[in-house]
Amino acid sequence: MPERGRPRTFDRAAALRRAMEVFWAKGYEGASISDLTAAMGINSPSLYAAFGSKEALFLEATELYTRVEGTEIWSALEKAPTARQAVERFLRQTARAYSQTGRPQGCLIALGALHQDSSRGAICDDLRRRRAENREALLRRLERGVAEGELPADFDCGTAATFYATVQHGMSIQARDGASRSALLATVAGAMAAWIAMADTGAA
Amino acid sequence: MPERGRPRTFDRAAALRRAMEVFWAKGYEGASISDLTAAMGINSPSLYAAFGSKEALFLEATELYTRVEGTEIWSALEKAPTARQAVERFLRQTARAYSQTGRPQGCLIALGALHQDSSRGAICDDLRRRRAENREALLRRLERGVAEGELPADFDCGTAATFYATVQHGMSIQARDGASRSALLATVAGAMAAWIAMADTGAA
DNA sequence: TGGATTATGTATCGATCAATACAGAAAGGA
DNA sequence: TCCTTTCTGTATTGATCGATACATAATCCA
Repeated sequence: MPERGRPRTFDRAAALRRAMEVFWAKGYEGASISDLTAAMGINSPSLYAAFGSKEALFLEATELYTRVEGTEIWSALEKAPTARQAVERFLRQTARAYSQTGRPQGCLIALGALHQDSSRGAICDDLRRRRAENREALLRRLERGVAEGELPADFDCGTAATFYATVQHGMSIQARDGASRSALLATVAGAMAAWIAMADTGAA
Repeated sequence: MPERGRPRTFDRAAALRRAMEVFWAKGYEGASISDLTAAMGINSPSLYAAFGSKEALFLEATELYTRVEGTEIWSALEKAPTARQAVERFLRQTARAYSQTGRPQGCLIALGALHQDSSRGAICDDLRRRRAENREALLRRLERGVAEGELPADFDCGTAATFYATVQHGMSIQARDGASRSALLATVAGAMAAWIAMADTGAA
């Protein structure tokens, strides 16, 4: 089925990537249609024809972010041989990703829309769901560590998953404040210091 | 010097408190003048006459927040007899404050304006400065712990201060996601598990 | 070559944004 | 009582918000 009508003159995927960067830097509310169209190199009717609405564009942008940026961070979780290494590599990848030069600092999922009442509810709900999924991924990896005997049976996977997910969220704000990579790695060191104590006693 | 002219018919301090709550719930960008005047029970000319501008109102609101809500959290730092208890109480107070019913969840200083480019720069700078001051307060308390012999001389106070400040920031996002008090306390437990390891080895 | 379909650029929509002009009201000082 | 000063409420400012109407251009199918 070849496309009918006048063909699009811009690269939809490239435009979406630009939009993602704008949302990433400015948040959902802070990114105006003018900001977006300027970065995407198109006029607003083209934006609406291709993406539907600002809200739909944001949802596509977060999906792209999760697929591209998220994978770099979260793939470490599955690949590492032990739960401990998985968590440490996940946090170190976070430190690296959040302090890349030439990109917005911190995480689009964590910082994109934190104020429910003002943004459209669907945006906040989508980000909240993605954050919850991240905690779930941590939880599953920790439970695997228990199942494989790496961690004691009474290890509190839920507490640890909540803790490490929260540390990662804090690192987004830390990165937004201009923290260097070494400062982010200091946070990682602190968070990993908790590992031994939690693993020894079954969550402190 | 008695006041001249028609006296103000509303309580400036009470109106500021209402404005603080609106900014706290919606952030700087998300709080419109209409939102603010509705909550404050005044019309916009009264707002501008009393506070100057939205930006100036926000700065006064953050000052009030720091003085009232902040003191509840940070006073624990000075009062506790040991650095360890100081940090733990500080985090537990944070968990309590961030999950109070009937108030916005999380911290105004942490969540009020995270996107530099869109908000006015002065707002972000003010919040960033306050966040930096919080880390400084933690750092001073930890250094006191070293000076008093509670902590080893090679304890990395800077790393620990960064770590605990970052955990607190993460707890703001966690609270915004609807985390219960016990979930926040789980994060505190995780963070305090790091204490022993850091104190033993000189920061992991 | 025409008709159908889709994209593009200009120009603009009503709503809302932060911020004020203005006239009348309420106080003190003369 | 009159003048000055300050606050209040109504109404409105220009700018910008997200989203479209409309005419034209470019492609496919017949």
